[in-house]
Formats: sequence, C-alpha cells, structure tokens
Amino acid sequence: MLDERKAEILRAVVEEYIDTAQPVGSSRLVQTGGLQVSPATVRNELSVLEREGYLIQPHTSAGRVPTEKGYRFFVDQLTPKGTLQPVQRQAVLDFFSRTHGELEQMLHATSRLLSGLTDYAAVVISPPHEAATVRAIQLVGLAPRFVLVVAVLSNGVVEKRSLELTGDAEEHSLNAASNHLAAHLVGRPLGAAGKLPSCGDPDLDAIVETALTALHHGHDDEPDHVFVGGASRMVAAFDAVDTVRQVLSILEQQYVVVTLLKDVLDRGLSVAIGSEVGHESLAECSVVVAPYEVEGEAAGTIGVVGPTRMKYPQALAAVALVSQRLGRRLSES
Amino acid sequence: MLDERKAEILRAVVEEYIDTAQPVGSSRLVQTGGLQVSPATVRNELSVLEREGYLIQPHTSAGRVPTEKGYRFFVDQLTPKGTLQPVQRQAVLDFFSRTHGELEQMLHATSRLLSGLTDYAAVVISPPHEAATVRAIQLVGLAPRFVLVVAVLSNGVVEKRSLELTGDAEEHSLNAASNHLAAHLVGRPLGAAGKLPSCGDPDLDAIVETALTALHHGHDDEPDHVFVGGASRMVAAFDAVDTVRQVLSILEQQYVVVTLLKDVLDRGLSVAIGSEVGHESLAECSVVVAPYEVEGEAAGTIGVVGPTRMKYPQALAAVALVSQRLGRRLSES
DNA sequence: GTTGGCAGTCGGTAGGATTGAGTGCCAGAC
DNA sequence: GTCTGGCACTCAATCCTACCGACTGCCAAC
Repeated sequence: MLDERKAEILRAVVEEYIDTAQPVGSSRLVQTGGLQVSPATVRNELSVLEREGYLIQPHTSAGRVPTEKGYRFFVDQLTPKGTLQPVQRQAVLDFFSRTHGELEQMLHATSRLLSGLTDYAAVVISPPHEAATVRAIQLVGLAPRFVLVVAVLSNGVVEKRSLELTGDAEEHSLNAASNHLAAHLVGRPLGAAGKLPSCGDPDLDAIVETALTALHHGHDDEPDHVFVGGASRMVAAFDAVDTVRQVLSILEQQYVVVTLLKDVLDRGLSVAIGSEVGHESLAECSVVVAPYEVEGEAAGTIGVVGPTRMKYPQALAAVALVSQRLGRRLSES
Repeated sequence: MLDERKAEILRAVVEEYIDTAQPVGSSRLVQTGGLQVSPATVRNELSVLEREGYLIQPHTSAGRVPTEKGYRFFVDQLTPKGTLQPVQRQAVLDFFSRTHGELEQMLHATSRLLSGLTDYAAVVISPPHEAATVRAIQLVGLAPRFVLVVAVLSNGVVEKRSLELTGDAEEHSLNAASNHLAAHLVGRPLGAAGKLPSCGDPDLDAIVETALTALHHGHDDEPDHVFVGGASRMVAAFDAVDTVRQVLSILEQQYVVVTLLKDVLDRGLSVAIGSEVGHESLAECSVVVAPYEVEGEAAGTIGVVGPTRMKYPQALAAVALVSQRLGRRLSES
C-alpha cells in the first residue's frame, strides 16, 4: 500500500495527465499540485511509484504517465465522490422531468444526454426481455403470406418480427391465432412459453408455432436494444487516426458493445481500464458502467466509453446520477 | 464544352486524384493515363482546364486537383455506367435473397451492406408514413395512467407512442378506445384522420384524442426512421481530425441527414458534390442518393456519404443496384 | 528523510540547404 | 496551327544539424 504522500503525488500525476495529456514531471507537480516538498523529493517518490508499477516513463528524459495500475488506484482510492457540476446535475434533473414519449426514444435521448455530460460516447442498454411479461400480442397481415407479429411487453418494449407463412392466411385465422397466443402468453414472460397447447386447428397451430419461433429467434440475433450516442466525441480523445477508426468500428457493432458492458458488470466492476475492458481495439479506452433499476429490479445498463485518461470522477458521477434517475423515471411509468 | 482530348485529360486527372489523393501533374498523366501526347501538350491543356475552372493548383509548383466543377463534369459526362465488381453484385443479390425478418432490421442491415460495398457511410431512410395506411392499432396499458399506442402500418412500420392519461383507464375502456380508433383508422393513412367522430362517451373521446395527438406529434420530431451504417469508414477518408469530427457529428443527427438527402433528391440530383450538399460541415463531402420504389411508388431513399474524391462510378452503381433490389424485395412482402 | 546542485539524456523545434515534382513559356519541327 | 523538347523558375517537402529545454538520477550536505 502507498503511504499518504505517495498517494497524493500519484493523484496529482493522474489528474495533471488527464488534464493535459502530457507526461508530467516533478517540478510541474510541485508548481500546480500544491505539494509542500521540493522537486527532488517528488522525484524520489516518483521513482518509487514507477518501480511499483503505478507510473511509467515514455522515454528517459520525459515526465511520468500513469499505468493502468495507476489509474486503477486512482479510481479505487483517490476519486472524490459526487463531483458533478451543479449545472450539469440540474440538466439531468430537467431532462428526466421534461422527457416523455416512447421508451426507445427516451433511451436514445438518454444516451445523448450522458454523452453530452461526459463528452465521451455513451451507451444505454434497454431492459432485457426475459424479465418482462407480455401485455399484448397480435398478428397483423401485411401481404398475402406475410404477417407481422407484434408483442408489447410490460417494460414498454415493443417486439416485432415478420413471418412468411407457407400458405395464405385469412383475416379471421390471424385473429384466431392472435387470440390463442394472447390467451397463453399475456402476463407471462416471452421466454417462458416453450410450446403452446394445440387449439385444435392444425393450420392455426402452424401459424402460432411460426410466430413463437420468430419471437424466440430474435433473442439470439439482437439480444437487447442498445443506443450509442456521441460516438463522434471520441474523435477528439485520440490523436492516432487509426485508433479512432477501430474504436468507432467497435461502437458500431451493437452486439459487441452489449457483451462488453455486461461482461464488465458481471465482473463486479463499475470501471474497466484499458486491457480490463477485454477488447484489443479498446486497449486505450476505459469504460464506466452502472446498472439501472426499475421498481427495485436490475433492468438495463448504461455506460460511458472514453480514453483511459478519462475524467473518472465526472464520468462516475454522471453515470451514477443518470442511472439512478433513469431507473426512477422508468419506475413511474 | 470541352473537346475530346480535354475531356480525356480531365477524366484522367480525376481518376488519378481519386485514387491517390495527390495533386497530379502532366508527366504522371502521360505515364499512367495512356495519353498519346507529350507532357508539354498536356500542360497546355491543363492550363486551359484550370482557366475554365475544372482544375485548380494547390500551389504554384504542384500538380492539379479537380474542382467541384471538375467532379461535376466527370460525374455527368465521363462516368462509365455499371461498374460494380461481379463479386459485389453477387453479394447484393445474395443479401436480398437471404435476408428476412422485420422491416427496420432489414433496412439497418441494408445500410451496413451499402457501406460495405462502397467503403463510405451509408444512409437508408424508411418509407414515409404518409403514404402507408393503418393495418392495426391498439392501446395497451402499461401502468396506471400510462398507455402505449401501437399502430402497424401497411408498409411494415410499427409506430408507437406512450401516453400519460389524466385519469386511470380500465382495461375495457382501453379496448373500447382501441376499437373506436381501429374502426375509423384502419385502411386509411395515419395523417388523414384529423378528428374522429365522438363515440358518445366523453372519457373515451379524451383517450382517443390523446392517442391521435401523440401519433401526429411524432411526425414532427422524427419524421422518418433513418439508419446510418459504417460511419467509422469516413475516418479513413480524411486526414484532418477536425473534419472527421464534424462529419461524424452530422451523421449522428438523424434529422439533418434525412433533410439533406431529401433536399438533394428534390433538386433532381443523384449526386451532390461538396458545396452542392448544402451543409458547411460537409463541404469536403459528396452524397450519392437514389429513391427506392415499392410496388411502383416512390417509397424511401438510400444514399452514400463520402469524401468529394469519392469513387463515383462504384458508388453510383452500388446505390443504384441496392435501391433497385431493396425496392423489389420490399414489394414482395 | 529532505534538499539543492549537477551532469546526462533525449524529444522537439528552428533554421538552412537540398531535392524534386511541377509549371510556364518559347523557339523550332511537323 | 499544333505539337514538342528544352529551359528557367517556383515552392512544398525532406533532411540535417544544432540547440533548447524538460526531464531524470545521483550525490553530498543539511
């Protein structure tokens, strides 16, 4: 463990580096960091911190840069809580009191909000389907043989899949099938229903079967809806064009993003730094995540993706506040 | 108008510049462009082309770069038709024969396809709502006072809005209101219904009224659904980081993108070059657009956004093929 | 344990010469 | 008239070199 002064110096280095993106040296630390010792003393401490793996020198005659271990210590031990500008805090409150409309739209707007607060890319994952129960389900014919099955879930998500039937279906068969589905699914989670009891008519059973398969099938392809906002803000965070391309490319792959955030959360982390993120292309990125709860139950996940030299205190505070308010807002409706 | 040799030289300059992003000079043109004259002759022609505004010199001792006028001439007069690699052509055909599932999902996948074909960002705009008629409409209660109105349109789009009622609504009131809405809206376009005749019960009328307002309201906020794919590919196209940021930022603003493409199409263009795009941040971009038709009717729009030094022949061919096949595929279902 | 001093390292920058890709123009050939 | 080779000229890019300055590590003194 680090003694108090070393910790203080480490904090100063991390904060300065996050601010300036320049390796920071001993004299600069004494000037701006408010330390009561001489640069020489700081140098000795820096050299110890480097030996212990918290800092690294890009080259001999340069200042120090935090390692992942350094950031980790900073985040775990040195990050002051609750550092969100009052203005920003108010912006969040305003947003959630003002916002209205459909769930997906709200989540999308939330991702933009979070991105705006932090200046990094923000990710909002919708509540998973498993937990939600079916509120309504209906088959709608679009063209001969083509049918859309629409299910409204209790969390406000609307699931839809299009089906191609083997034969034409008349209006009343669709209605009958809808009713059959509704009778057995409403009030239950979508995933629960394996196979429904026959309703007597083999044609109807076929339609019902097809619809169920389609609804389940979607679960694998695109497990949860995800909204990524402010990806363009990542551009400013890196100077290597190639890094930017890789990061943006990852953010476009919704499935990867979802897996990523959930993995981090599963490991019990709220911050993943650099290689902890577990994705080569995001080696220079950190991720801040938080679950949000609807009516006391873990619902979805929100997060922020930024450079490893992220403004952790602000990002943590923003993510915490938004997740809390989003959960509260969703619990109301 | 340009004589044949000037046109040939202009074509060679544009093609070379698109390929290399370097100003191209007379000797290089003679070497790679297959011209049967000496560099000196080419120089004379180049100087005329510059005087007429088709080319420009970045500085005195540099080669020439096409101006917007130069690109325009190239696109209008010099672009060979139908230059899509057989492999790519096959990829498109495969995609549309293989793809299935729900409309939005398909459009999203289409944007990724088009982006993959061209290596630029691709935009797919869903068919507008105005033309589509309502196939089904239903109110679903989510929580006391909170109701979701779901409308399925004939083009496969599912519209949904959440409502907050002034008082609690019981299951059977919602059903009654749903039936009332369905009775008057099914078979008609969503926009058509101004006000429905009263159904006698003022409470029901209030619910119906709220639902209609919500459905119409959405029209302004988010006129059409739009899917942007492959925005990360734009990163490679520019070297100025700031340009990249601006372009990506535009692409994130769905409303702006939709307006942009529609504007271009309204002006009767299929290609907008640089300032023709009509957006300052996209001054270094070109846009290739095409409408797609479902059952003979103009439905939506697809497009590609890339740098002004875009591979126009390929982009045009890709957009044309994809729009045609997308329209055909949607006409089937 | 702390400090000031000092030698040493090395990236970044500024100045200056050089290179080379390119042009314009002109005089002569076809 | 049109094309061409030749020549003088321009100017960004490149490469050197020297220098500067921001660092460090180490040591001796406090």
